[in-house]
Amino acid sequence: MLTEDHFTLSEGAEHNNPRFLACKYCRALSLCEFSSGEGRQSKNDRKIIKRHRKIRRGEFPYRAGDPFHSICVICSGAVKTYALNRDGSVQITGFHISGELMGLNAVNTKQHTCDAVALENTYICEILYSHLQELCDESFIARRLIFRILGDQIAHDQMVLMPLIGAKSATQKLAAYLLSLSQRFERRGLSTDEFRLSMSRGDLGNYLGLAKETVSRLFSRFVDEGLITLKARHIRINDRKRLTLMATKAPSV
Amino acid sequence: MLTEDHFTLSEGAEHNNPRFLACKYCRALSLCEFSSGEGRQSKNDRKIIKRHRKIRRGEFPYRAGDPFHSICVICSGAVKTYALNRDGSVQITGFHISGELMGLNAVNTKQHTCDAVALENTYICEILYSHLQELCDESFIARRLIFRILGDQIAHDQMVLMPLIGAKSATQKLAAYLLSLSQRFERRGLSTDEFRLSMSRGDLGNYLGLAKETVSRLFSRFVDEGLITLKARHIRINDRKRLTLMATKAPSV
DNA sequence: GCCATAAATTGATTTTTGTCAACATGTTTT
DNA sequence: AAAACATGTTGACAAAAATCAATTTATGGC
Repeated sequence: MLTEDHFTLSEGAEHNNPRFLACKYCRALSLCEFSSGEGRQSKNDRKIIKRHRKIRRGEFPYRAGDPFHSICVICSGAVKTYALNRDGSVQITGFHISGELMGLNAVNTKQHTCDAVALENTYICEILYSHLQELCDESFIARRLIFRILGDQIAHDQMVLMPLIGAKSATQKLAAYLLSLSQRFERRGLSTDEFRLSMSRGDLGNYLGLAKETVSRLFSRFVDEGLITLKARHIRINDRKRLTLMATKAPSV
Repeated sequence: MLTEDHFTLSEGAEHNNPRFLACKYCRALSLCEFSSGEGRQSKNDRKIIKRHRKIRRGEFPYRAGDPFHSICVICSGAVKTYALNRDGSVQITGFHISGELMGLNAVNTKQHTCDAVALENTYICEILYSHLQELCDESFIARRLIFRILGDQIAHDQMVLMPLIGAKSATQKLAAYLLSLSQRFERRGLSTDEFRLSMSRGDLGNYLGLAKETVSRLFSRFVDEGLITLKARHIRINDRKRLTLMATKAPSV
C-alpha cells in the first residue's frame, strides 16, 4: 500500500494527471520531504500516513467534536472549516487549498472545534499525529518536520489573519485576502495570477465579515478598474501593484 | 543565577509582591512546568533561559528585522506588536499580557517581522529557541513542552482571531475582543471580570480595524447598558452573558 | 500638586456598508 | 437540452461607522 516513493520529493511531477494524486505530487512539501533524508522507510513510517481519502463535494473530512487523531493534508481540491454559533449562525473560519494542512488548531486539545466540509471533490492524506509524535523520540527528521509544520502554521495564521482584522474597509479586506490566496497558490507551485475561487461570494463574505452583496460589488469594481478579470469563479489578477495598494491604503474614492 | 526553583511550579504564589517576578510566579505555566518532571537541572537547562530583562514603557523587546533567537515570555506588564505598511501607517498585530508568549511567528523564518514595544514597564524572560530545540534530542519533557507551546499558539490564534475577522459589526468585534482578553487574564490566574486595558482606544481601534471614536462610543454604550464599568483604563465586566450575546449576534438596535 | 500634553468623549456630518428586492447568470439533475 | 435550483449582480434605501471638530478628562514630568 505505502511504497517508498510516496515520501520522496519529485519536482517535475505532472499535476493534472489524475493518476498522480500520491503525496509526491501534491505539493505539501513539508510532508513530502519527510524521510527523504533518512534513506529507506522504517516500519513506523508505514503506519503514520493514511492516504488519499476521497471526499466528495459537501462531505466532511471531520466534524466538530470528533477526536483529533491526524493532521489532514489536502492533496487536491478545497475545504472550508466553520463553527456554529449558539444562535445557529455559522462562522467560516478558513478556506484550505491543495497542499495545505487543516485541523492543526486541535493538536493540543485533541478535539476538533470546527466542521470541515469539501467545497469540491477533494483528496486528503492523514498524518497520524500521535505516531508522528512517537517517531520524534527516535528520528531527528521527524522532530524537525513537526516543528516546521507547527511553526509554519503559526506564521501563516499571523500573516493571513492579521491584515484582515485590522483592515479599515471592505475593499482592503477583499484585496488583502485575494493577495494572500494568490501567494498560497504560488507557494504550492500553481499560478499566482490565475486561479479558481472554490468558495461562493456568500462564503467569502461570511469569512471576511462582509455582506455577499458587498463582495459582489467589490468584485465588479475591481473588474471595472482593470485590477482583475473574473469569469464565474475563475479569477485572474491583472494589476497586482494596484491591488496591493488597495490592500493597505484607504479606498481611493 | 538560575536556580532549581525557577522551574518548579508553585500554585499559591503571591503575585502582587514585586519581589516575586521569578518564573514560578509569572504564570506562564507551559514554561514553568519545564523540568518539573525530570528532577534536577541539567547543564543545558542553565543556558536556555535568560531571565527578567526589564523593559520600560516605550522600549522594544525586539524590532522588525532582528534575528529570532528566543521565545519571549512576559513575566509582568504588557506589550504590543505592530508592522509598518509601505505608506508609513502602522498595523497593530497583537497585544500580549503577563504570562503570554511573543514572537513565535518567527520560529521558522528566524527573523522578526514585527516591532514589539512595551505598553508599560515590563519584565520578560527569554527561552533560547535553538538550545531548546537541541535539548529535544535528549529530553522527552522538552519535546512535549515545545509541541505544547507551538500547539497552544495555533489554538490561541484561531480562537482569538477568527471571531474578529468574521464579526459583522463594530459591536461584535469589541465585545468579542473584550471577552477573549478576559479569558486570557483568567487563564493566567488573574481576575476574569476586572482588569486593566494597557492599550489606548486608538491602539485598540487600530488593531480591530475601527476608528478610535467608534471604540470610545461603544465603550460608552456598554457602560450605559450596564454591561461594563469603566474608569479610565480599568474595566469591569458586569454582564458577561449579554456581552457574549453581543459578540455573536447582530446589534440589538 | 500643578502644568503641559496626550488621550478620551461627544456631537454633527459624510461616507461606507448592509438590507431588501428584482433580475440575470450558472450548475446540476433528469 | 430543458427545467429546477442555486448563485451572483445590481439598484434603492436604511443603518452603521468614519471623519472632522470641539471639549473634557487623564497622565507624566517637574
